Amino acid sequence: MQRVTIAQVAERAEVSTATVSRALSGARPVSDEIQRRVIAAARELGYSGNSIASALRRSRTDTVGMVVPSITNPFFTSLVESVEHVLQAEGRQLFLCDSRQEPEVERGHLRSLMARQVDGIIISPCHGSESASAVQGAAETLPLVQLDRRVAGTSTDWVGVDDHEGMRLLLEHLHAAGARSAAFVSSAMTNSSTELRLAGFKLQVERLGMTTRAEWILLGEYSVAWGRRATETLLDGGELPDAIVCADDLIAIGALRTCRVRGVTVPDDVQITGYDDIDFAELVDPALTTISQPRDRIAAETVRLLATAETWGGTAAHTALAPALVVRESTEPSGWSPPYPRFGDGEHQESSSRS
Amino acid sequence: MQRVTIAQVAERAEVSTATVSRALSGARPVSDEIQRRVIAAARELGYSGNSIASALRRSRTDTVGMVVPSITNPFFTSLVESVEHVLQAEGRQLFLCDSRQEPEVERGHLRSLMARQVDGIIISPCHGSESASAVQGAAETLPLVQLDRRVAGTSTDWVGVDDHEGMRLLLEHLHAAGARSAAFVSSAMTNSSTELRLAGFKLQVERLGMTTRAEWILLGEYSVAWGRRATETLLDGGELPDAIVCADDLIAIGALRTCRVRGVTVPDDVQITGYDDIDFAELVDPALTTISQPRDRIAAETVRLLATAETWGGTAAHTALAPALVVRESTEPSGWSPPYPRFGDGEHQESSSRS
DNA sequence: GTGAAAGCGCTAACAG
DNA sequence: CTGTTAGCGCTTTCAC
Repeated sequence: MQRVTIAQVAERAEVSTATVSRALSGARPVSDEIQRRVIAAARELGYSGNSIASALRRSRTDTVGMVVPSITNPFFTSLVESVEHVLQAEGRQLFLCDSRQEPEVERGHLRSLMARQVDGIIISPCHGSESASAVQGAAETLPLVQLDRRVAGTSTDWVGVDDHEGMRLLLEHLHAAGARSAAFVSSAMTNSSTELRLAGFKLQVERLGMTTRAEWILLGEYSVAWGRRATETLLDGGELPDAIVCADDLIAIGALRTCRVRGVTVPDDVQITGYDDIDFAELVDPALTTISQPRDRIAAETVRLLATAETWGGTAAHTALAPALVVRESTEPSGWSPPYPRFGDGEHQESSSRS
Repeated sequence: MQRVTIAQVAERAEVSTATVSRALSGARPVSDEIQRRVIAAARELGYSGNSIASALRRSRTDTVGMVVPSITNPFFTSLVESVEHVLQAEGRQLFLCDSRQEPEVERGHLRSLMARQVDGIIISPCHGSESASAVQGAAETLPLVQLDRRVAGTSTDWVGVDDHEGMRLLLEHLHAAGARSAAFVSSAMTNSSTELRLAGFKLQVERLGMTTRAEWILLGEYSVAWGRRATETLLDGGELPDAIVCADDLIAIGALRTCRVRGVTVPDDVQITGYDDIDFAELVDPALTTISQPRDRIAAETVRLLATAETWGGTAAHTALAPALVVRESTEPSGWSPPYPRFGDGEHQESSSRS
């Protein structure tokens, strides 16, 4: 098994270990002749390197750790995919961890990533407050950027989407499509996305002169199952709102499902919107109107920020990218036609400050 | 930012570094008094360990690498989730890599995992033949088990589902539901799942006296988009089969979508089946009849095999678990009633041999 | 039960 | 350009 070391290659090529290291890593120029001998010796012996030893010596792993709340949530997997793609282009690897929505598990992952000497950490914290100390602690030791969600009151970098803007797009669209009352189904208020989306919802409802009710604000979790249950509650509750605004696509898909089972027609009886624009959003029936996040852009920005933090450190940046409205079949009741053009372009850099 | 080492802890606790190591890892007993001092010193200094150094010394990382063809395929993410769960119970970590269906990327990941000295590798190879050499090479150096898919002609451990049995369940069900002809939509024949499922399909079609045609066997990729396109081809091709058997749920969901767009009723005009039973299978309309794979069981078996390989080495085992039929709305045309009970229990250990 | 010392495999000085 | 030397931070004999 895994035996052959640089020393054996050196012996076979009749050079020093240092030369082998240089020839193989290309850190410094080596004569053609020796280069050839080393390469040959390495392949003959099946040398494959030991990045553990290399990492110890260089105190660099070329690896970044990423922690997401749930690996089965399509939104996060596509984010992971984008991040990994960007990283791969720079020859770095991603160490992926799933916190399964549990702050304790998340804390463990963070600890382990630090012990593994990753060069930086990208995290979407699972909890708005309980994740705070671990995230803050990690950020004090190495470059860390929060993605999508963020914990309250930390001074680390963050990249995500402008949730207020997202809610504005959604509610203006619904309002224009005739909705005058709306319910909001989300996860329990344990993270920033949830809080910002709810705040945005309330603000826009008020601004547009729409109505909502306390019983129409349902907080559970980001899952299809919760979307189903919440919608059942809504349907059982008597009067139905004109629209059900869901805090993510999974919830919205559950809502759609319940409506179909109960014989409620979408969008004619009730309009439904999602958030994230996961792949399945356009595959359900009716296809889901939702907010699209610029995932590749978010990923690129995140990695860039990580690199910045490596050299600069200390100065935190919050980057909010503009979301886009994607109109499909779950809104705009039949007979309706758009009164004015769509929104959803541009971008704004939120701030760049140190606390 | 500067990492605190065991030496600093030792100094502060006024003991040797060896003692600190022992106290912290619990490798050997240490007096209560010293134990306390070390723990205190460690936490006061914010010591967090360096598993790189530890790994180098112990030549053990307590990490296993996992390579999947696509992290956005829900089937694989749920498999990953199961595996990670099992591993976590033993205090080991998972290093996840996405080969993006590219043998070259896969090869790179394998190399990198070996260089990282992972204790073992779990892989679902992306290609039936092109993945072979890299997989074989890795397997010669460290414990490796293939999951779900496997490359042709290797002698490594494998855990998956009995695809022949899966096809038998599916086709007997369709036959009993009145289907006498069937099409098969799958990915291009570049991996074992595909091959086995296609072989199983043909065998059962023949055994049950059903018909198929060369133009009804459509090979593309495991994706919703391909399912859509293939089904369009089918619909444009004149006579329609009684059933469309899809090699995975994504393809089936695409097929469903095309049928709806084209006004073809499922299951009355054509029955459709999937494979894998991903979460979304029951959320589409009509809900998908499919084959369920015992994911937790597969994961547990895989990890067990990995541990076995660590100590034994050399003897390969192929473990095929029994799949189960899940009947939903996309089969059994209206007015139909089940003539006999369902199948899908039990399990069989395929073999245990060395090549 | 504890300490001293010898490396794990590699790379970064520092000569030559 | 190439070799020699000195560790990276930790675990583990081997003594006491």
